[in-house]
Amino acid sequence: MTASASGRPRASGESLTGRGTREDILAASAELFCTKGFAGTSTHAIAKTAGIRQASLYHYFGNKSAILLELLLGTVRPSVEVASALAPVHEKFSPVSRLWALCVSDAKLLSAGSQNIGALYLLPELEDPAFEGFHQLRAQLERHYCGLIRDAGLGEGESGEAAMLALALVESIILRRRRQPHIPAEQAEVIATSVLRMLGAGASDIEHAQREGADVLRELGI
Amino acid sequence: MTASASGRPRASGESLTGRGTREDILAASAELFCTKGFAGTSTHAIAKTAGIRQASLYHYFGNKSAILLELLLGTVRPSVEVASALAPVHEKFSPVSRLWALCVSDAKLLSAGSQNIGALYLLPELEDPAFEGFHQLRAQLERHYCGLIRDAGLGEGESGEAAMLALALVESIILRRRRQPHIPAEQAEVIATSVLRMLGAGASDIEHAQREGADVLRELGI
DNA sequence: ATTATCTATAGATCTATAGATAATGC
DNA sequence: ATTATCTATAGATCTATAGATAATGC
Repeated sequence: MTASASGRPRASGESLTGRGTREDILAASAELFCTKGFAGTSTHAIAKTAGIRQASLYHYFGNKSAILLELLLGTVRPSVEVASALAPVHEKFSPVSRLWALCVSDAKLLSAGSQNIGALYLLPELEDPAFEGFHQLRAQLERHYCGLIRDAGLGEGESGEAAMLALALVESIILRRRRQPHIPAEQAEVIATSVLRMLGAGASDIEHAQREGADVLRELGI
Repeated sequence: MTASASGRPRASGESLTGRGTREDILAASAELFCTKGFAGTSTHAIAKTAGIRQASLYHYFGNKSAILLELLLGTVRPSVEVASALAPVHEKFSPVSRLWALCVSDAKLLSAGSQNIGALYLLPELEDPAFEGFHQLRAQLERHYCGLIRDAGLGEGESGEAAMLALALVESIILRRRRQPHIPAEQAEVIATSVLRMLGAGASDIEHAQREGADVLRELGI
């Protein structure tokens, strides 16, 4: 199921992730794309890091872009899933609390993992139509932020505007991690609280959101 | 002084910027680095956009990195200069007002120009030691933010932390401009105000900073 | 003579394909 | 027979240098 048994053995070593060659390729690409960029990473470099020969990549991916697309989708998808999961619990928790919880969750996703995977969002190559699928998922996430901000009655002007600024604060983790690879865990809560303050929430609303938001996260198992 | 008179003429056309070949190269590189990235832009592509042949680049720059470095320095320098200019006026204006003015100024610098030049800050290649000079200037800018936040008595925790979040909000313009090339001018003030709110400034302080900050900007000729 | 440009090119890539090979599975 | 890997390579780059050339300046 995982590392398949059949086929010619590798010239050097075994699967590095222990979860098969496909995962080795994705892990190697994530590391390299985040640090050297897309155009700056050759298929040869990916293969070397993954422990295979350059041409073997093409057994798993049609081209280099397909690897990046899969990484991108795998990175936003968890965010969108959490955002979607927040809808059904609206009976129990206020919109502000759910917004706070979403920010914490996203900030944690960006802080977690040995790679600064969010750095993929910053690549200039993302303008390419090949990554349209990513932009659609990402737009969905933005709509979730927008809806929560509206329901919470926050964000003075247009709520799409406010959503962009909220996401910008959450994603500030990405650039920060470039200089400071390990972000302390509590930073997620600091940022989520900053988002509410930026959106104009009052002190008591914020305190309430922090307490109730912790319950929301517990409910979602985060 | 500008477009020098002597030397073999170009095979095709005249200087596009009308400010000499060196500026043509910088303008072409800015456009291409911002949209296709550094590694994704060939010296051939730069030359073609600048209206010269590939090898002619090397008459003005030792290598590709030297072009990017010059663009980077030219982009942060104006920010640092404004930040420095804010110090001498401290007698007349409060720190909050000056902070607000600095945010407006930086947001406007990032919104202005036909190229989204701030996108250069996001390139993964900036980790390279060749761009150390840029990081130093950028650190100087951050210290200015930090100092103003401290003097204003804002930002609950450590002020370096708060400065990073403030800059993140200001620079959110960059990613936003990728999707929406023209940012309305009043957005700069919206963001500057969001920064103060995020840092915990009270409603009356914010109103005061907006009024006085406008004077600060006028004083600096922005 | 000096300068800014050009043409030509060496040498190093880089992507993707073709086809061989070394395993397992039936 | 099927599969995952390998080796080899075509064809297209890409960076940087060498040296020629077409202007102006003295």
